[in-house]
Amino acid sequence: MGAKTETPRERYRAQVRAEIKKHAWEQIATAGASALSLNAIAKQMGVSGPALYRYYAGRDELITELIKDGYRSLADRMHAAADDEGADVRALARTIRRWALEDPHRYFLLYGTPVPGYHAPDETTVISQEIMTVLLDTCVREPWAPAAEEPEAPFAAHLRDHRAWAQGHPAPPAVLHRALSLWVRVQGVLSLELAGQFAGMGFDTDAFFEAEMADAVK
Amino acid sequence: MGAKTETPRERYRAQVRAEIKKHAWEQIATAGASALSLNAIAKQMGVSGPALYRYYAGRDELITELIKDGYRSLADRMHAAADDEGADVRALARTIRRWALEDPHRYFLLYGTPVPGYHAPDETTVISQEIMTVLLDTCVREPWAPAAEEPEAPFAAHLRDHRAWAQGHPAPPAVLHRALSLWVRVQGVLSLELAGQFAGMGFDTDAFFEAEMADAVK
DNA sequence: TGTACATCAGTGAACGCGCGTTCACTGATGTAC
DNA sequence: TGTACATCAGTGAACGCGCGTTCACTGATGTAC
Repeated sequence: MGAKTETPRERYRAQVRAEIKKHAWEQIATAGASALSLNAIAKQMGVSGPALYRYYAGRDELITELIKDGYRSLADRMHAAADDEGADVRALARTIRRWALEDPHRYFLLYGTPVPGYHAPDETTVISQEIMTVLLDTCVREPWAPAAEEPEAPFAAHLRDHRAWAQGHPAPPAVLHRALSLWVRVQGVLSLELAGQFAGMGFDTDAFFEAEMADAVK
Repeated sequence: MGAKTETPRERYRAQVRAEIKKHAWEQIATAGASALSLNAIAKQMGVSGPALYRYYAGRDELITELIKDGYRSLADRMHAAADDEGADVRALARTIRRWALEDPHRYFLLYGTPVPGYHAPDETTVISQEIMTVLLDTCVREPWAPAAEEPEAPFAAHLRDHRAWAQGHPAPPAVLHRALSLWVRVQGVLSLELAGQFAGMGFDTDAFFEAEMADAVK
Protein backbone atom coordinates (compact mmCIF):
# COMPACT_ATOMS: atom_id res chain seq x y z
CA MET A 1 0.00 0.00 0.00
CA GLY A 2 2.94 2.38 0.54
CA ALA A 3 3.96 4.74 -2.23
CA LYS A 4 6.14 3.29 -4.91
CA THR A 5 9.70 3.58 -3.61
CA GLU A 6 11.05 6.97 -4.54
CA THR A 7 14.42 7.48 -6.07
CA PRO A 8 16.45 10.37 -4.60
CA ARG A 9 15.84 12.30 -7.80
CA GLU A 10 12.10 11.89 -7.50
CA ARG A 11 12.24 13.02 -3.92
CA TYR A 12 14.26 16.05 -4.92
CA ARG A 13 11.81 16.90 -7.70
CA ALA A 14 8.93 16.74 -5.27
CA GLN A 15 10.74 19.04 -2.87
CA VAL A 16 11.49 21.63 -5.51
CA ARG A 17 7.92 21.51 -6.82
CA ALA A 18 6.73 22.13 -3.28
CA GLU A 19 9.14 25.02 -2.86
CA ILE A 20 7.94 26.58 -6.10
CA LYS A 21 4.37 26.36 -4.89
CA LYS A 22 5.32 27.84 -1.55
CA HIS A 23 6.76 30.89 -3.23
CA ALA A 24 3.80 31.06 -5.59
CA TRP A 25 1.41 31.24 -2.64
CA GLU A 26 3.47 33.95 -1.02
CA GLN A 27 3.36 35.90 -4.23
CA ILE A 28 -0.39 35.43 -4.56
CA ALA A 29 -0.85 36.54 -0.97
CA THR A 30 1.08 39.70 -1.76
CA ALA A 31 -0.17 40.79 -5.14
CA GLY A 32 -2.98 38.47 -6.13
CA ALA A 33 -3.20 35.66 -8.60
CA SER A 34 -3.06 37.79 -11.73
CA ALA A 35 0.43 38.94 -10.72
CA LEU A 36 1.76 35.40 -10.48
CA SER A 37 4.95 35.20 -12.50
CA LEU A 38 7.29 32.30 -13.06
CA ASN A 39 10.26 34.60 -13.49
CA ALA A 40 9.55 36.33 -10.20
CA ILE A 41 9.31 32.99 -8.41
CA ALA A 42 12.60 31.91 -9.92
CA LYS A 43 14.29 35.10 -8.83
CA GLN A 44 12.99 34.60 -5.29
CA MET A 45 14.41 31.10 -5.30
CA GLY A 46 17.76 32.32 -6.52
CA VAL A 47 17.48 30.38 -9.73
CA SER A 48 17.16 31.29 -13.38
CA GLY A 49 13.70 31.60 -14.95
CA PRO A 50 13.88 28.69 -17.39
CA ALA A 51 14.88 26.34 -14.58
CA LEU A 52 11.28 26.14 -13.47
CA TYR A 53 10.28 24.56 -16.74
CA ARG A 54 11.86 21.36 -15.47
CA TYR A 55 9.07 21.24 -12.90
CA TYR A 56 6.06 22.78 -14.51
CA ALA A 57 5.17 22.88 -18.19
CA GLY A 58 4.19 26.52 -17.83
CA ARG A 59 2.29 29.09 -15.89
CA ASP A 60 -1.10 27.47 -16.44
CA GLU A 61 0.00 24.12 -15.07
CA LEU A 62 1.28 25.82 -11.93
CA ILE A 63 -1.97 27.71 -11.44
CA THR A 64 -3.94 24.52 -11.91
CA GLU A 65 -1.91 22.83 -9.22
CA LEU A 66 -2.38 25.77 -6.85
CA ILE A 67 -6.12 25.72 -7.38
CA LYS A 68 -6.22 21.99 -6.80
CA ASP A 69 -4.20 22.35 -3.61
CA GLY A 70 -6.49 25.16 -2.52
CA TYR A 71 -9.63 23.08 -2.88
CA ARG A 72 -7.85 20.17 -1.24
CA SER A 73 -6.97 22.25 1.80
CA LEU A 74 -10.55 23.40 2.24
CA ALA A 75 -11.91 19.90 1.75
CA ASP A 76 -9.47 18.46 4.29
CA ARG A 77 -10.29 21.14 6.80
CA MET A 78 -13.99 20.49 6.40
CA HIS A 79 -13.54 16.76 6.78
CA ALA A 80 -11.65 17.32 9.99
CA ALA A 81 -14.34 19.66 11.31
CA ALA A 82 -17.19 17.37 10.31
CA ASP A 83 -15.55 14.39 12.02
CA ASP A 84 -15.35 16.24 15.32
CA GLU A 85 -17.70 14.87 17.90
CA GLY A 86 -20.84 16.97 18.05
CA ALA A 87 -19.90 19.25 15.18
CA ASP A 88 -22.97 20.84 13.70
CA VAL A 89 -23.34 22.72 10.46
CA ARG A 90 -22.62 26.04 12.12
CA ALA A 91 -19.27 24.75 13.30
CA LEU A 92 -18.61 23.66 9.76
CA ALA A 93 -19.51 27.11 8.47
CA ARG A 94 -17.11 28.68 10.93
CA THR A 95 -14.42 26.36 9.69
CA ILE A 96 -14.99 27.53 6.14
CA ARG A 97 -14.83 31.14 7.20
CA ARG A 98 -11.69 30.64 9.22
CA TRP A 99 -10.08 28.94 6.25
CA ALA A 100 -11.00 31.87 4.04
CA LEU A 101 -9.84 34.58 6.43
CA GLU A 102 -6.58 32.75 6.88
CA ASP A 103 -5.57 33.55 3.32
CA PRO A 104 -7.98 35.79 1.41
CA HIS A 105 -6.07 35.52 -1.85
CA ARG A 106 -6.35 31.77 -1.76
CA TYR A 107 -10.09 32.19 -1.33
CA PHE A 108 -10.24 34.53 -4.30
CA LEU A 109 -8.18 32.20 -6.42
CA LEU A 110 -10.89 29.57 -5.99
CA TYR A 111 -14.07 31.59 -5.63
CA GLY A 112 -13.27 35.06 -6.89
CA THR A 113 -13.19 36.64 -10.30
CA PRO A 114 -12.23 33.92 -12.76
CA VAL A 115 -8.66 34.17 -14.03
CA PRO A 116 -9.04 35.37 -17.62
CA GLY A 117 -8.14 32.81 -20.23
CA TYR A 118 -7.90 30.03 -17.70
CA HIS A 119 -10.30 27.12 -17.58
CA ALA A 120 -10.49 24.75 -14.66
CA PRO A 121 -9.77 21.08 -15.35
CA ASP A 122 -12.06 18.28 -14.17
CA GLU A 123 -9.90 17.40 -11.18
CA THR A 124 -10.94 20.59 -9.40
CA THR A 125 -14.62 19.90 -10.05
CA VAL A 126 -14.24 16.57 -8.29
CA ILE A 127 -12.91 18.24 -5.14
CA SER A 128 -15.69 20.86 -5.26
CA GLN A 129 -18.17 18.04 -5.22
CA GLU A 130 -16.40 16.46 -2.30
CA ILE A 131 -16.82 19.75 -0.43
CA MET A 132 -20.54 19.74 -1.11
CA THR A 133 -20.72 16.16 0.08
CA VAL A 134 -19.18 17.01 3.45
CA LEU A 135 -21.66 19.82 3.80
CA LEU A 136 -24.57 17.53 2.94
CA ASP A 137 -23.36 14.85 5.33
CA THR A 138 -23.37 17.36 8.14
CA CYS A 139 -26.75 18.77 7.18
CA VAL A 140 -28.59 15.46 7.25
CA ARG A 141 -27.52 14.98 10.87
CA GLU A 142 -29.06 18.29 11.92
CA PRO A 143 -32.16 18.34 14.13
CA TRP A 144 -33.91 20.68 11.72
CA ALA A 145 -33.29 18.39 8.77
CA PRO A 146 -36.75 17.63 7.41
CA ALA A 147 -37.69 14.06 6.75
CA ALA A 148 -38.14 12.94 3.18
CA GLU A 149 -41.89 12.62 3.59
CA GLU A 150 -42.63 16.21 4.51
CA PRO A 151 -44.34 18.39 1.93
CA GLU A 152 -41.84 20.17 -0.28
CA ALA A 153 -41.42 23.80 -1.17
CA PRO A 154 -41.34 24.47 -4.92
CA PHE A 155 -37.58 24.71 -5.23
CA ALA A 156 -37.01 21.59 -3.17
CA ALA A 157 -39.33 19.85 -5.59
CA HIS A 158 -37.21 21.12 -8.43
CA LEU A 159 -34.10 19.76 -6.75
CA ARG A 160 -35.68 16.32 -6.54
CA ASP A 161 -35.16 16.08 -10.28
CA HIS A 162 -31.99 18.14 -10.47
CA ARG A 163 -29.67 16.69 -7.93
CA ALA A 164 -26.82 15.57 -10.11
CA TRP A 165 -24.47 17.91 -8.24
CA ALA A 166 -25.16 16.01 -5.02
CA GLN A 167 -23.46 12.93 -6.44
CA GLY A 168 -26.20 10.55 -5.44
CA HIS A 169 -26.23 11.76 -1.85
CA PRO A 170 -29.25 10.33 -0.02
CA ALA A 171 -30.29 13.65 1.55
CA PRO A 172 -33.93 14.52 0.89
CA PRO A 173 -34.55 17.48 -1.45
CA ALA A 174 -35.39 19.87 1.37
CA VAL A 175 -31.99 19.22 2.88
CA LEU A 176 -30.30 19.73 -0.46
CA HIS A 177 -32.00 23.08 -0.59
CA ARG A 178 -30.90 24.00 2.92
CA ALA A 179 -27.31 23.03 2.21
CA LEU A 180 -27.22 25.01 -1.01
CA SER A 181 -28.73 28.01 0.69
CA LEU A 182 -26.29 27.83 3.54
CA TRP A 183 -23.37 27.52 1.16
CA VAL A 184 -24.52 30.60 -0.72
CA ARG A 185 -24.94 32.62 2.45
CA VAL A 186 -21.48 31.70 3.65
CA GLN A 187 -20.09 32.71 0.29
CA GLY A 188 -22.09 35.91 0.33
CA VAL A 189 -20.60 37.05 3.60
CA LEU A 190 -17.10 35.94 2.66
CA SER A 191 -16.98 37.47 -0.80
CA LEU A 192 -18.07 40.85 0.53
CA GLU A 193 -16.04 40.67 3.70
CA LEU A 194 -12.80 39.67 2.01
CA ALA A 195 -13.25 42.18 -0.78
CA GLY A 196 -13.41 44.84 1.90
CA GLN A 197 -17.01 45.81 1.22
CA PHE A 198 -17.82 45.80 4.93
CA ALA A 199 -14.89 48.06 5.75
CA GLY A 200 -16.11 51.23 7.34
CA MET A 201 -19.67 49.98 7.74
CA GLY A 202 -19.02 49.68 11.42
CA PHE A 203 -20.83 46.53 12.48
CA ASP A 204 -19.24 43.40 13.89
CA THR A 205 -18.65 40.98 11.03
CA ASP A 206 -18.27 37.96 13.32
CA ALA A 207 -21.64 38.70 14.88
CA PHE A 208 -23.23 39.20 11.50
CA PHE A 209 -21.90 35.89 10.25
CA GLU A 210 -23.24 34.15 13.34
CA ALA A 211 -26.61 35.75 12.81
CA GLU A 212 -26.68 34.64 9.20
CA MET A 213 -25.86 31.09 10.17
CA ALA A 214 -28.39 31.07 12.98
CA ASP A 215 -31.05 32.15 10.53
CA ALA A 216 -29.94 29.61 7.95
CA VAL A 217 -30.49 26.66 10.28
CA LYS A 218 -33.67 28.00 11.84
CA MET B 1 -30.26 75.34 -14.16
CA GLY B 2 -28.62 74.06 -17.34
CA ALA B 3 -24.98 73.10 -17.34
CA LYS B 4 -22.46 75.87 -17.69
CA THR B 5 -22.22 76.56 -21.42
CA GLU B 6 -19.69 74.21 -22.97
CA THR B 7 -17.10 75.34 -25.42
CA PRO B 8 -16.69 73.09 -28.48
CA ARG B 9 -13.38 71.94 -27.10
CA GLU B 10 -14.95 70.88 -23.82
CA ARG B 11 -17.64 69.04 -25.70
CA TYR B 12 -15.01 67.28 -27.76
CA ARG B 13 -13.05 66.31 -24.69
CA ALA B 14 -16.15 64.84 -23.10
CA GLN B 15 -16.87 62.84 -26.23
CA VAL B 16 -13.39 61.39 -26.41
CA ARG B 17 -13.39 60.55 -22.71
CA ALA B 18 -16.64 58.71 -23.26
CA GLU B 19 -15.23 56.85 -26.23
CA ILE B 20 -12.20 55.80 -24.23
CA LYS B 21 -14.46 54.42 -21.52
CA LYS B 22 -16.58 52.62 -24.08
CA HIS B 23 -13.55 50.78 -25.40
CA ALA B 24 -12.34 50.17 -21.87
CA TRP B 25 -15.61 48.43 -21.00
CA GLU B 26 -15.42 46.32 -24.13
CA GLN B 27 -11.93 45.30 -23.18
CA ILE B 28 -12.99 44.48 -19.64
CA ALA B 29 -15.90 42.45 -20.96
CA THR B 30 -13.47 40.47 -23.09
CA ALA B 31 -10.50 39.87 -20.88
CA GLY B 32 -11.33 41.19 -17.43
CA ALA B 33 -10.20 44.24 -15.56
CA SER B 34 -6.66 43.09 -14.93
CA ALA B 35 -6.05 43.07 -18.68
CA LEU B 36 -7.13 46.66 -19.12
CA SER B 37 -4.41 48.48 -21.05
CA LEU B 38 -4.23 52.08 -22.19
CA ASN B 39 -2.10 51.16 -25.16
CA ALA B 40 -4.59 48.55 -26.30
CA ILE B 41 -7.44 51.04 -26.03
CA ALA B 42 -5.46 53.57 -28.05
CA LYS B 43 -4.77 51.02 -30.75
CA GLN B 44 -8.46 50.15 -30.92
CA MET B 45 -9.26 53.83 -31.35
CA GLY B 46 -6.68 54.20 -34.08
CA VAL B 47 -4.66 56.62 -32.05
CA SER B 48 -1.21 56.58 -30.49
CA GLY B 49 -0.79 55.47 -26.90
CA PRO B 50 0.36 58.72 -25.34
CA ALA B 51 -2.66 60.53 -26.82
CA LEU B 52 -4.83 59.14 -24.04
CA TYR B 53 -2.82 61.00 -21.45
CA ARG B 54 -4.58 64.16 -22.60
CA TYR B 55 -7.77 62.66 -21.18
CA TYR B 56 -6.73 60.57 -18.22
CA ALA B 57 -3.74 61.06 -15.99
CA GLY B 58 -3.07 57.34 -16.13
CA ARG B 59 -4.43 53.88 -15.88
CA ASP B 60 -5.57 54.26 -12.28
CA GLU B 61 -7.64 57.33 -13.00
CA LEU B 62 -9.41 55.52 -15.81
CA ILE B 63 -10.17 52.54 -13.60
CA THR B 64 -11.50 54.83 -10.91
CA GLU B 65 -13.85 56.43 -13.40
CA LEU B 66 -15.03 53.05 -14.63
CA ILE B 67 -15.75 51.88 -11.11
CA LYS B 68 -17.61 55.09 -10.36
CA ASP B 69 -19.69 54.70 -13.52
CA GLY B 70 -20.35 51.10 -12.62
CA TYR B 71 -21.72 51.94 -9.18
CA ARG B 72 -23.65 54.81 -10.73
CA SER B 73 -25.35 52.52 -13.24
CA LEU B 74 -26.42 50.11 -10.52
CA ALA B 75 -27.66 52.91 -8.29
CA ASP B 76 -29.68 54.45 -11.13
CA ARG B 77 -31.18 51.14 -12.05
CA MET B 78 -32.19 50.52 -8.46
CA HIS B 79 -33.73 53.95 -8.11
CA ALA B 80 -35.78 53.35 -11.23
CA ALA B 81 -36.93 49.98 -9.95
CA ALA B 82 -37.75 51.29 -6.48
CA ASP B 83 -39.82 54.12 -7.89
CA ASP B 84 -42.00 51.73 -9.83
CA GLU B 85 -45.52 51.52 -8.46
CA GLY B 86 -45.83 48.50 -6.23
CA ALA B 87 -42.22 47.45 -6.46
CA ASP B 88 -41.27 45.27 -3.53
CA VAL B 89 -37.86 44.23 -2.36
CA ARG B 90 -37.92 41.09 -4.46
CA ALA B 91 -38.39 43.15 -7.58
CA LEU B 92 -35.44 45.22 -6.48
CA ALA B 93 -33.36 42.10 -5.99
CA ARG B 94 -34.24 40.92 -9.48
CA THR B 95 -33.14 44.27 -10.80
CA ILE B 96 -29.75 43.87 -9.16
CA ARG B 97 -29.37 40.40 -10.58
CA ARG B 98 -30.36 41.48 -14.07
CA TRP B 99 -27.87 44.30 -13.87
CA ALA B 100 -25.13 41.87 -12.87
CA LEU B 101 -25.93 39.26 -15.51
CA GLU B 102 -25.97 41.95 -18.15
CA ASP B 103 -22.23 42.44 -17.78
CA PRO B 104 -20.49 40.03 -15.42
CA HIS B 105 -17.12 41.73 -15.72
CA ARG B 106 -18.62 45.01 -14.63
CA TYR B 107 -20.00 43.20 -11.59
CA PHE B 108 -16.60 41.72 -10.83
CA LEU B 109 -14.91 45.09 -11.22
CA LEU B 110 -17.07 46.38 -8.38
CA TYR B 111 -17.63 43.35 -6.19
CA GLY B 112 -15.05 40.81 -7.23
CA THR B 113 -11.46 40.22 -6.30
CA PRO B 114 -9.96 43.60 -5.50
CA VAL B 115 -7.66 44.94 -8.20
CA PRO B 116 -4.17 44.56 -6.71
CA GLY B 117 -2.51 47.83 -5.82
CA TYR B 118 -5.65 49.81 -6.39
CA HIS B 119 -7.52 51.58 -3.62
CA ALA B 120 -11.02 52.98 -4.03
CA PRO B 121 -11.49 56.72 -3.54
CA ASP B 122 -14.22 58.14 -1.33
CA GLU B 123 -16.51 58.97 -4.23
CA THR B 124 -17.26 55.30 -4.80
CA THR B 125 -18.06 54.80 -1.14
CA VAL B 126 -20.69 57.50 -1.38
CA ILE B 127 -22.46 55.70 -4.21
CA SER B 128 -22.25 52.38 -2.35
CA GLN B 129 -24.07 54.03 0.50
CA GLU B 130 -26.68 55.39 -1.86
CA ILE B 131 -27.28 51.83 -3.03
CA MET B 132 -27.81 50.69 0.54
CA THR B 133 -30.22 53.57 1.07
CA VAL B 134 -32.41 52.54 -1.85
CA LEU B 135 -32.47 49.04 -0.47
CA LEU B 136 -33.43 50.27 2.99
CA ASP B 137 -36.13 52.54 1.61
CA THR B 138 -37.71 49.61 -0.12
CA CYS B 139 -37.40 47.38 2.91
CA VAL B 140 -39.21 49.70 5.31
CA ARG B 141 -42.25 49.62 3.00
CA GLU B 142 -42.46 45.85 3.18
CA PRO B 143 -45.36 44.19 5.00
CA TRP B 144 -42.92 42.01 6.94
CA ALA B 145 -40.98 45.03 8.15
CA PRO B 146 -41.12 44.82 11.94
CA ALA B 147 -42.10 47.89 13.88
CA ALA B 148 -39.47 49.61 15.97
CA GLU B 149 -41.07 48.46 19.21
CA GLU B 150 -40.85 44.73 18.62
CA PRO B 151 -38.31 42.77 20.64
CA GLU B 152 -34.98 42.53 18.91
CA ALA B 153 -32.79 39.63 18.02
CA PRO B 154 -29.22 39.94 19.31
CA PHE B 155 -27.69 41.12 16.06
CA ALA B 156 -30.43 43.68 15.47
CA ALA B 157 -29.64 45.01 18.92
CA HIS B 158 -26.01 45.27 17.89
CA LEU B 159 -27.02 47.20 14.79
CA ARG B 160 -28.91 49.69 16.93
CA ASP B 161 -25.53 50.99 18.03
CA HIS B 162 -23.65 50.30 14.83
CA ARG B 163 -25.72 51.82 12.09
CA ALA B 164 -23.29 54.39 10.73
CA TRP B 165 -23.40 52.64 7.35
CA ALA B 166 -27.12 53.34 7.10
CA GLN B 167 -26.43 57.07 6.93
CA GLY B 168 -29.01 58.02 9.49
CA HIS B 169 -31.75 56.05 7.78
CA PRO B 170 -34.80 55.84 10.04
CA ALA B 171 -35.35 52.11 9.52
CA PRO B 172 -35.57 50.17 12.79
CA PRO B 173 -32.65 47.84 13.59
CA ALA B 174 -34.55 44.71 12.62
CA VAL B 175 -35.07 46.14 9.17
CA LEU B 176 -31.42 47.06 8.89
CA HIS B 177 -30.64 43.47 9.64
CA ARG B 178 -33.06 42.20 7.03
CA ALA B 179 -31.68 44.52 4.39
CA LEU B 180 -28.11 43.52 5.14
CA SER B 181 -29.00 39.88 5.07
CA LEU B 182 -30.84 40.23 1.80
CA TRP B 183 -27.95 42.11 0.27
CA VAL B 184 -25.55 39.37 1.29
CA ARG B 185 -27.75 36.63 -0.10
CA VAL B 186 -28.07 38.41 -3.42
CA GLN B 187 -24.31 38.80 -3.53
CA GLY B 188 -23.84 35.18 -2.55
CA VAL B 189 -25.86 33.89 -5.46
CA LEU B 190 -24.33 36.35 -7.90
CA SER B 191 -20.71 35.86 -6.98
CA LEU B 192 -21.02 32.10 -7.35
CA GLU B 193 -23.27 32.21 -10.40
CA LEU B 194 -21.13 34.67 -12.34
CA ALA B 195 -17.91 32.93 -11.41
CA GLY B 196 -19.38 29.81 -12.99
CA GLN B 197 -19.54 27.83 -9.78
CA PHE B 198 -23.06 26.65 -10.55
CA ALA B 199 -22.10 25.47 -14.02
CA GLY B 200 -22.73 21.78 -14.32
CA MET B 201 -24.63 21.56 -11.06
CA GLY B 202 -27.79 21.17 -13.06
CA PHE B 203 -30.39 23.11 -11.12
CA ASP B 204 -32.27 26.17 -12.33
CA THR B 205 -30.42 29.25 -11.13
CA ASP B 206 -33.39 31.56 -11.66
CA ALA B 207 -35.54 29.34 -9.50
CA PHE B 208 -32.87 29.12 -6.85
CA PHE B 209 -32.54 32.88 -6.72
CA GLU B 210 -36.31 33.25 -6.36
CA ALA B 211 -36.31 30.73 -3.55
CA GLU B 212 -33.53 32.59 -1.77
CA MET B 213 -35.40 35.86 -2.02
CA ALA B 214 -38.68 34.30 -0.93
CA ASP B 215 -36.94 32.97 2.14
CA ALA B 216 -35.22 36.28 2.83
CA VAL B 217 -38.49 38.19 3.08
CA LYS B 218 -40.39 35.47 4.92
C1' DT C 1 -12.97 90.60 -41.76
C1' DG C 2 -8.13 89.75 -41.18
C1' DT C 3 -4.13 89.05 -38.72
C1' DA C 4 -1.18 87.56 -34.51
C1' DC C 5 -1.06 84.78 -30.91
C1' DA C 6 -2.20 81.21 -27.49
C1' DT C 7 -4.09 76.86 -26.63
C1' DC C 8 -4.06 72.20 -26.94
C1' DA C 9 -4.81 67.40 -29.45
C1' DG C 10 -2.05 64.13 -31.19
C1' DT C 11 2.63 62.14 -32.86
C1' DG C 12 6.79 59.33 -32.76
C1' DA C 13 10.76 58.17 -30.40
C1' DA C 14 12.49 56.70 -26.34
C1' DC C 15 13.08 54.67 -21.48
C1' DG C 16 13.03 50.89 -18.55
C1' DC C 17 10.66 47.21 -17.33
C1' DG C 18 8.84 42.44 -17.00
C1' DC C 19 6.64 38.70 -19.07
C1' DG C 20 6.45 33.49 -20.99
C1' DT C 21 8.95 30.54 -23.46
C1' DT C 22 12.76 28.10 -26.64
C1' DC C 23 17.20 26.53 -27.21
C1' DA C 24 21.85 24.73 -27.16
C1' DC C 25 24.92 24.13 -23.57
C1' DT C 26 27.60 22.62 -19.11
C1' DG C 27 28.29 20.03 -15.31
C1' DA C 28 26.78 17.24 -11.67
C1' DT C 29 24.36 13.02 -10.33
C1' DG C 30 22.98 8.51 -10.79
C1' DT C 31 23.25 3.63 -13.27
C1' DA C 32 25.20 -0.58 -15.44
C1' DC C 33 28.78 -3.52 -16.18
C1' DT D 1 35.48 -1.11 -6.53
C1' DG D 2 36.25 1.37 -10.75
C1' DT D 3 35.14 2.93 -15.12
C1' DA D 4 31.89 4.34 -19.14
C1' DC D 5 27.76 6.01 -20.12
C1' DA D 6 23.10 8.01 -19.69
C1' DT D 7 20.19 11.05 -17.33
C1' DC D 8 18.79 15.35 -16.10
C1' DA D 9 19.01 19.99 -13.25
C1' DG D 10 20.21 24.35 -14.16
C1' DT D 11 22.45 28.21 -17.12
C1' DG D 12 22.65 32.24 -20.15
C1' DA D 13 21.41 34.15 -24.33
C1' DA D 14 17.84 35.14 -27.14
C1' DC D 15 13.03 35.99 -29.20
C1' DG D 16 9.08 38.71 -29.44
C1' DC D 17 5.93 40.87 -26.95
C1' DG D 18 3.36 44.43 -24.34
C1' DC D 19 3.17 47.51 -20.67
C1' DG D 20 2.92 52.60 -18.47
C1' DT D 21 4.82 56.75 -18.95
C1' DT D 22 7.93 61.09 -20.41
C1' DC D 23 9.27 64.23 -23.70
C1' DA D 24 10.03 67.52 -27.38
C1' DC D 25 7.60 68.27 -31.39
C1' DT D 26 3.98 69.51 -35.23
C1' DG D 27 -0.10 71.18 -36.78
C1' DA D 28 -4.77 72.28 -36.26
C1' DT D 29 -8.20 74.87 -33.65
C1' DG D 30 -9.85 78.56 -31.19
C1' DT D 31 -9.34 83.67 -29.25
C1' DA D 32 -8.34 88.65 -29.05
C1' DC D 33 -7.62 92.79 -31.13
